[in-house]
Amino acid sequence: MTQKKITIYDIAKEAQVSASTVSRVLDNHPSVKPEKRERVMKVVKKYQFRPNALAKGLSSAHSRMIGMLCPDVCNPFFSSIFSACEQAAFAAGYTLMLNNTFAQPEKEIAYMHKLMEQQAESLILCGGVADWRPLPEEYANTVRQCAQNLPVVSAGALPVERCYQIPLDHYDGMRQAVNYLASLGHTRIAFLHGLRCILQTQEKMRAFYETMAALKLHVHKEYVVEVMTFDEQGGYHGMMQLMSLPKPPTAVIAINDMTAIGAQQAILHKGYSVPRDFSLIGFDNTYLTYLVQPHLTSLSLDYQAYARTLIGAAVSAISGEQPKPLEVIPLTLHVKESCRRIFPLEEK
Amino acid sequence: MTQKKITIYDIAKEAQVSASTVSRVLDNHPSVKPEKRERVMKVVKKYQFRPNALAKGLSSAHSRMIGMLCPDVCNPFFSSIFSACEQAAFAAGYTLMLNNTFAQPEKEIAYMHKLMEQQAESLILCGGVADWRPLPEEYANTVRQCAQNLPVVSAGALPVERCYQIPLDHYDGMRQAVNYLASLGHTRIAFLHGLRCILQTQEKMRAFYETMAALKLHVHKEYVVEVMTFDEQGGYHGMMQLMSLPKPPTAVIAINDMTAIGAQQAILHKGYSVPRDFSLIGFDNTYLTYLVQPHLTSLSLDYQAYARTLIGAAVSAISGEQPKPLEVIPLTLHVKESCRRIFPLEEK
DNA sequence: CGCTTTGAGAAAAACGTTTTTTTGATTTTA
DNA sequence: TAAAATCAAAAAAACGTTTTTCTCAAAGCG
Repeated sequence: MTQKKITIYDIAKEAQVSASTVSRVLDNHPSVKPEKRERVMKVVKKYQFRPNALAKGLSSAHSRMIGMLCPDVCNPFFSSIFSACEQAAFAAGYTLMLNNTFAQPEKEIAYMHKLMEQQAESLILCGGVADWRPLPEEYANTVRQCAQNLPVVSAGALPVERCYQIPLDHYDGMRQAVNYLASLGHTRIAFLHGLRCILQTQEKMRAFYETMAALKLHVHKEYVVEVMTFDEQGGYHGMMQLMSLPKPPTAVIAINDMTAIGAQQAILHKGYSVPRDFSLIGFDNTYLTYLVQPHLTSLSLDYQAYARTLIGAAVSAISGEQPKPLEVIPLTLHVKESCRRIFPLEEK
Repeated sequence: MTQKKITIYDIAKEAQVSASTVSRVLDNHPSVKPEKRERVMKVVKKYQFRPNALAKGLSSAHSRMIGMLCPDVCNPFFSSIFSACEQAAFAAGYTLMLNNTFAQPEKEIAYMHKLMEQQAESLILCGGVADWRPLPEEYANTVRQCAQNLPVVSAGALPVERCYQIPLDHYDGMRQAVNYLASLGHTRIAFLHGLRCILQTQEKMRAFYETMAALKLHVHKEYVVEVMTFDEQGGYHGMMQLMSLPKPPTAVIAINDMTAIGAQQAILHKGYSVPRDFSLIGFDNTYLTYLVQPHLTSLSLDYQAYARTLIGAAVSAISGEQPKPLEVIPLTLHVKESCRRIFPLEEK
């Protein structure tokens, strides 16, 4: 199967130069005469020589690899982020190593250790345990240990000290959602939120209450429902709960698209429809919003831009640059078909 | 930021043994006395020492890394495969490196080169260019070059000689789909297929014609529609075309779930409904089938089992074992709510 | 014209492991 | 009881690069 590996020395020998000259040529180092450069390149081409990245990494102390932890790449939110980051990393000359943790602390810890062994030069944490507050002790320790050895970039959450945080503007996203629904005439607005212990939930919740207050709208206690799972199951049950109230809301904001779609299924099962009976808003604007009828209005970040920021932060931190002041990534409202205008007389 | 790296020699020194003994201890090599083993482990624990995987790989000529190429991990079919493979690989002591190629030959080639530089020990090709026939010349050459250096496992397609192929039983899947619809009384069955040049399309097409023939059912030429893109756009337009026929089909089989969902949207837009007016079947049984109403009947493989087979093939090939005879992965019909029984009097 | 600078490139050291070889002590065997 | 065999572990070589150091020749300078 495997033919004899050809090394930089073999190239050097055939080109009648030293190994270091070959190394320099491959690195586009300036101080090598065109004539020799040519001679080397010819041999490199002839054998299709490609330097061993392991040796390169070991010798130069640069693996050119960035690790990424996410709960589940089957979730379109994370796959979009990973996909965008992979491209950004490739463009920057880095490789991105993705690991699915299923939000299990033991897995996250195991993968962090593995990535450190593999000499990852930076670590990007997406969701998962990173979103929790308070953090499991052993997890926090491991992140701390990572942060001591390499720059840790946290996408959204800030698990421990010494991590670069690239926060999403959940607060403003929620503000936009509430204002949009209010502008359509809704006053009875509900929020299907995730687990309270999650950072994102807390920010959105705060924004929900404060924006409602600013609009002089009353928040019914029963309209704020905690959803146990972030998927359509959770949304389904949460919505069922809302619809069983004596006076249900007219609009529902869900913590993410999956939950919103679950809510929509509940609405359909009860014989109601969107947006006729309930207006619906999701978060993340995944392509799922285009798969349901009517298309789901949703808020999201610009995935490409976010990826560039994440990878940019990682790469500049690797090069030892000072961390830039935190820039918060804005969310944009993507208005589609799941919300309708409601008139005062319809109320009650 | 980075504290002084601690090596196997530092451990050896503090434990008063040689570096090779430390190496043996970490490898659970038998021939080292319990007393010394203990002493070494104590120091390893104390410093939380973790051996450098780059050095390990270079020295042992085993990177313990498997590369994987897929067109787009945002596609739930591929994310499911990757996720399952990552777990299987981790369990087998390997790391899985995923690269998105967007089915662009140049990207696939670039990534193959990169993976070879990184000393990947095996390469798994999922979809993308691998599904095409005929293959772009330069692509085929690169795969050939890979196959010369490491075992290449192809998930479905067989791009070139010397690749292990783990084929999916597309033929039987289509057979099941057609038989199921026929058993519900359908005779006017359509097939929204992908590009003709793709292997999968060809197999499904053959199965479609042959099964229809076996059932003595006529295939209307206009019922077999080529869809340009594998997404809901494609399905939408294909279905529109089918509905504009003077005598439209009563059941539609789509090449995958996305396409089927696009078809469903077209059906809804025309004021029809599923399964009342059209029965619908997709392929891959992604979680998308549970997000639409009614839940989409679909055919799929067992992702976990498929992943075990793929990784198993890669790992055993790495260890130099003889390739096992090709086992074809079966597809299972997941009956949900998108097909209904049709009665002879309804016909026409 | 002899001296220091400069620059190209060879040689050697380093990176942190595994693997092979060697060593020396202990046990077995004749 | 001396020679052979076994064993644990130290020492050394190897993995394939980059990086540092060294060498030598040509160029610059007073």
